[in-house]
Amino acid sequence: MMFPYPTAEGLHVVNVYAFTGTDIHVRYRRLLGDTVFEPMGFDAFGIHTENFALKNGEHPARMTPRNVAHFREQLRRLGGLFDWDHEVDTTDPAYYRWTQWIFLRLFDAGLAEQREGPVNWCPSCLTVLADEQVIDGRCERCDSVVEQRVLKQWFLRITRYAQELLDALDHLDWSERTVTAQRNWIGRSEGANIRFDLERCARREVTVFTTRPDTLYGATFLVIGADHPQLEDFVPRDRLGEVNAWRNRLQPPGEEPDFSVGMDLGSHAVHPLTGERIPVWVAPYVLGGYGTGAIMAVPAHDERDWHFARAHGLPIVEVISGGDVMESPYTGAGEMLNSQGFDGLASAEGKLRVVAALEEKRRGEASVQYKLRDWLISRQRYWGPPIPIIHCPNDGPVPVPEEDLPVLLPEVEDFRPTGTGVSPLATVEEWVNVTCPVCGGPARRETDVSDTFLDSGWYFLRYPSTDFDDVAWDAERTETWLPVDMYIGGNEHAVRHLLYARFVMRALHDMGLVPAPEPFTRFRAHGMIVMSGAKMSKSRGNVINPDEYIEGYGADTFRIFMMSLGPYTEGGDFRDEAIVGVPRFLNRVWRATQLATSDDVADEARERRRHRFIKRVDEDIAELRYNTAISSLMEFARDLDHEASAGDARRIDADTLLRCLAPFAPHITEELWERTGHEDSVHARGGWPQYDADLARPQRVTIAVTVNGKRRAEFETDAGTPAAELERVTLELPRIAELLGGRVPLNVVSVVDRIVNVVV
RNA sequence: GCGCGGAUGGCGGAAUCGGUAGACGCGCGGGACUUAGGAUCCCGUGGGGCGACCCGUCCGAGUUCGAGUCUCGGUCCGCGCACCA
Repeated sequence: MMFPYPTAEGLHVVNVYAFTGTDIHVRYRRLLGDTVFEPMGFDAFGIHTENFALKNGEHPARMTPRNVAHFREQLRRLGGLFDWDHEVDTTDPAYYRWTQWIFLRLFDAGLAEQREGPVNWCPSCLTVLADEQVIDGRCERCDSVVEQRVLKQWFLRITRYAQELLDALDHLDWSERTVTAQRNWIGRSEGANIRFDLERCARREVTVFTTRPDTLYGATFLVIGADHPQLEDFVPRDRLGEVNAWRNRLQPPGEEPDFSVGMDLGSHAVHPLTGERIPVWVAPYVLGGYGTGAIMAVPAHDERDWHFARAHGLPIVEVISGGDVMESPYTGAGEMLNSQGFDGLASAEGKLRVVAALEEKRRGEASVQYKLRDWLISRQRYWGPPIPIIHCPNDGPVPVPEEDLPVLLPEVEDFRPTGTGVSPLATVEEWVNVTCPVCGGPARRETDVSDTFLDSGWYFLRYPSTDFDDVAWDAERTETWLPVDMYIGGNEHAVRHLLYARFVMRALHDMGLVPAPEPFTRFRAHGMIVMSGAKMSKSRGNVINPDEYIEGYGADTFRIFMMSLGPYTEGGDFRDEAIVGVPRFLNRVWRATQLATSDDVADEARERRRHRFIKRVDEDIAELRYNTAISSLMEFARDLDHEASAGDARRIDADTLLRCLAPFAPHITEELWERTGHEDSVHARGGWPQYDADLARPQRVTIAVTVNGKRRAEFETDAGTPAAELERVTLELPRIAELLGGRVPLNVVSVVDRIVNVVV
């Protein structure tokens, strides 16, 4: 399972839910005879802990071990089968030494680079945020409005893997919605790069990216992104001052796009096919960081361009039929028009022909773009692993030599963010000032720490090898345990954590350091737990403290209750009134199994019932349908209980019940296993009861009889009775004869073991 | 706006392939045991009708002998991405 982030508040219900579902699966696999490795660890670095520490004036280095200990204790009480000898803690130097080592491997491979760029800056957390930590222009953690700043940052070049990461999704056994989320995030789009000559500015030409080359003849102006790093190159010299002043006055991007904001640069572009001169504009609705940072605007066939053109009185030229472009943009496909020799072509065909024409004139070519951006890992904060780089005035950024790892996080008392865009580490002079490993001259350490997603990007590789201190992972152990055969976690990590982990694994694989390109062959996203339909949150005051339930009802009851809320992969509604049914059920199990003393193992009806029961529970657990497995367990326990009070409950049924219940309720089943005279453990590897598929199949079935689709009668018969026989029996039923009243049915449809429908 | 899910009794949810809708649990009603029961156990429980029966899976069409399930159109809810050209 995904390892938790140990907060001071303790284990969250979502953690309990994720963990319980995983543990049941692990216990089941172990009972089946598999050798299962279920490790646990703590993702303990990060801004959440640091912010909490800042608020309470306590040092994160002192707070974290306490949080971890608390989490560990809570997890123990839940009855997890964790291998605590392989625990991982990302804040342990013995761990982050290897996080730094991985960074250096990426650096050596050219996958880590430092570059300047506009970044998201949270004025409250006083740090840079990754794009995905910005929600609606606000900081994901503190809700402050995010500002833009230009800083030198470390990036991991995940974009180089965009296509590979996308392609490999086809072969992963993952929850479909997670795969979809990753596909959308990578955001591949196919189109063309088209070059326009420029006049009256420093640049001689500009390339735009479009997915609609078929609309090229409708391009009536160009737009450069307001945040384009080389915007000045597009501006006529005499207008530079004016444009810069305009740009500096720009409001940060709001929630709703504002198409009234934009400026005519005064330069011109030449249409590559018509030679027509069209104006060049600048506007914030175009993103400087996507594609080429510039677009050809086709107002007739693009929503945004249409609104922009309307707002600024720019011409709208229809080139695809199918709409009324003076009224609203038409963005669908259609037939080309006003497009010289291309008139009459369908969009799909037109795209290819226009690109071919551009290629011939060397004014463009087919192109693919991705939404995925490089992974910004620099954090100007304290609570993270220092990025292991030394900046030398002569040799530039130099990796810290491997034998000097880990670069320990210095124990400073004042870990508050400086707010100047520099990490608090920069104030620790004796730590920062070092000699260059290459030339021996004076140099300074990199003072940024890395993103927590780098910590969690490889922890699964560390688990099997926690007892090795000379390598990050042992080749043999890694070969044995990786890739992870079943990974369970929340879908909130569908893109960030899971995509970064895939990238890290793939990069390491290309370096020949790990045996497989993908970290998780199977992934299942568990559902969300809501409270009376509402998402749980502190502000709503509906956050559940699992401790209270475990204390009041016990771990077994709480586990079963959580798993019975709904399908595991869908989540459920946490209404705790229903929890009282679980102790009733466990009581029944307690009573019935101890009274089951009959040694009868031959009773055919009950053997069939037993095999049918095992089959259902078995298949349900395998598919993570814990809720329906639990209802089967309850049904079986009820039958057994009734037999127990009649004095003829069978020992074999009690044993079967306890084994099948063991993954859900590990404590009570172990106790009962002992009380019912067993020497070994109920959880013993390979103890899962086998079912016989023939016996699991019912031998008698009830056939429903419908007349014109309305149910009128039923009868019991042997399973597998042929359709013709079912029809014969049906027509002899008094009730059916009565309804027919002498008429001959038009048709009779008989389905073996199911139904007979008489049509009159 | 785009993408992905979902909508079934008073409630959470079952129904694997198009074949008896409502498994299991909560709640509720009745009963047993009991000095007592807010404990435990048993029985009942979609709605309507005295009844044979009728009506029922968000709404509207369709395919089919038969639709909760498939197709088309719509409503509402949740989640994710959101100016990605």
